[in-house]
Amino acid sequence: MSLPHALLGLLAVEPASGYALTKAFETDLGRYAWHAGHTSIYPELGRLAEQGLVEVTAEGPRGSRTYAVTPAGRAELRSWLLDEPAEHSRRVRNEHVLRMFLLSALDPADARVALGRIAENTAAGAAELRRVRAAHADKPLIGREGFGQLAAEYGLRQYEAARDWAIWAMTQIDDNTESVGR
Amino acid sequence: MSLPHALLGLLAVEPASGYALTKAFETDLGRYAWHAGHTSIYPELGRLAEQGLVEVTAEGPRGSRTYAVTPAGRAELRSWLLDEPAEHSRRVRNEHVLRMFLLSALDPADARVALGRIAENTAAGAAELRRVRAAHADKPLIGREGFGQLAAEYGLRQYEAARDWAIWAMTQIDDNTESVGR
DNA sequence: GAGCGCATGTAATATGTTACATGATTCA
DNA sequence: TGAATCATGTAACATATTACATGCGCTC
Repeated sequence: MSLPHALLGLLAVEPASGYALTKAFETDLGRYAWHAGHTSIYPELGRLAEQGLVEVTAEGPRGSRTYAVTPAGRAELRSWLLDEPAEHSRRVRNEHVLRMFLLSALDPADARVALGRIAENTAAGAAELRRVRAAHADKPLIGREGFGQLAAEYGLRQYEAARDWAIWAMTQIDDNTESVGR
Repeated sequence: MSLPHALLGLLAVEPASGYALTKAFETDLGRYAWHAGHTSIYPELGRLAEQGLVEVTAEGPRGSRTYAVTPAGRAELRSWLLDEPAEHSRRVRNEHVLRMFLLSALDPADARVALGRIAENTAAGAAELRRVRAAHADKPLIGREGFGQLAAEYGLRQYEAARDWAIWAMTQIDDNTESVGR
């Protein structure tokens, strides 16, 4: 369960309301790393506050509450990021990768079509992240301003690798079916 | 919810019991693409059978049931793999990527340590997949024998890209803190 | 015949998702 | 003043995890 750490991380960069955090999960963070809706976020903030990892530092209009990390919360975040990932973190759930695994269940012609689509989609994703990177090119990499920049570069490289792979896989299938056909 | 498709994909390659499917999720598939335990798998097989997407083709010792995909199941799998991914499939949950996002919440020295660890781990992962690839080098890429080979190559490339990124990110942080320090 | 692994299941709990609901504030 | 967005919440449902439970079959 990484939602509490995601919240601590966001709040460590800048205090925010549950609503603002919800918005953050709708952009890059939720798209590439971790998704959550407001119905998960609000109760989790309550639990973090109970544990003393965050606290309400301000109350604004419309009943909004601004949360900030406490020193204990910052320590928890730090040790989570610096400790070795636990065994259970290996329990991945990634629909895109699953599709790549299951490609072997298709016949070669269908697999080729699916790979072509993957190549298109990953190329489009890479292009989008190149725009994100360009828009933040002048900001520092660490801290408030740079939040997510390292991750954007990471995503870009992953997309590029995925696209290269898809093209490679298509040629592999072509070579394979050709030699079988002979 | 991709579990039904994961099961259809595995059964499309080869009929199997729930127990055997559970084992499959404990190896590469569960490690890189999608994880599930037997308490999810058995009920899901029941639902798929109700829907006519799989059927029991044999019953063996100890009450074991061998499931196989029906033509309807194969059609469902095919269209899932060939259709555009749905909007909700973007709802990723990947703890590793989350860590990379949250790196910006650390101070530069800590971020460097975390990146060094990521570089180590991804290098180890790449090495492991190179062994997997070598062990299957002589098998075809599509169908029963090749199951997961394309995915293994994909994983290898992702690991390599992640490692390159981590090393790049460390140099970026070094350059950055150096220039600030001046 | 003892122990291990096969093979399936139930039940309790935790977590996540969807739909529904409410009211405040801002801005045009 | 009407619409959009802010801001939080509840409830029902679906899904996933953990712990518990049972019995068969194979091998030594």
